[in-house]
Amino acid sequence: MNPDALRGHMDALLLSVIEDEPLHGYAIIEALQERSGGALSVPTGTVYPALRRLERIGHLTSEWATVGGRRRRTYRLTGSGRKHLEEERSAWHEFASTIGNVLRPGVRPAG
Amino acid sequence: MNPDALRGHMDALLLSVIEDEPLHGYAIIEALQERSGGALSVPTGTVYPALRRLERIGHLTSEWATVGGRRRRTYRLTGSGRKHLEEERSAWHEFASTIGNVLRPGVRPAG
DNA sequence: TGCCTACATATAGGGAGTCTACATATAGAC
DNA sequence: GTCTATATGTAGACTCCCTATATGTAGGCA
Repeated sequence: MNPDALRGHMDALLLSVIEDEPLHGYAIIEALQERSGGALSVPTGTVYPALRRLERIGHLTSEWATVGGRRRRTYRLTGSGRKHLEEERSAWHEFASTIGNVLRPGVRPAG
Repeated sequence: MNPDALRGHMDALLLSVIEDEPLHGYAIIEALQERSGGALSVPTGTVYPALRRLERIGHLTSEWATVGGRRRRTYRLTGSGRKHLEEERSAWHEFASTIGNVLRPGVRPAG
């Protein structure tokens, strides 16, 4: 997967995997990989800063926990994050449909 | 349309609109707008440098023409550009399907 | 004891490409 | 004479994803 392609869609991806259950960064990376059938390998250098950015702008909150001797920062959606996710989802559908249409080869209507 | 979302998909868009008929930059911008039903307003500062880049790496060739007193640089696909377009198209389908799956809310299989 | 892998978080710096803003120029309408 | 559409182009900013690196714990294995 070309890394550049992800640009601008990372928020939606991140928000989406923690929609139903709060997760910590490492688990988010694994969830992304699992849900994409292995297609998405998002590096830690992408995910951690992105989560902090999302928290900074109010879409997430986080809290520390220690599990099995390891420190975890668990993120969960705020109301604003939930709203943002819905917006991102509909933006995605519009985007995908738009690009898909332009990319589709063949005859153009009244072209 | 969030500008960042286009990142990494611009090549495919550009290549796609000139697949069947060579066009100059300005016409490419109009074609993009038309084919997207008005959703894509790609600025000249994006398109011209991108076309030059695509030419530099061998996916396009260009030639100058003067029509109605105005100079146009018309771009057409090379063999490599045609091949690249096909690769980009299949990359797009994979990408769209992957993101769509991760973004889809609801029950997960064996989650 | 030491090494390796998995788990877990984080930051600095790089880089690629899109965007804003601006510069330039012709043609035609009003 | 001014405005809009046509037409191309560059400089510099900006975003943000990536690579590389740093730190530390836990557990398996030799």
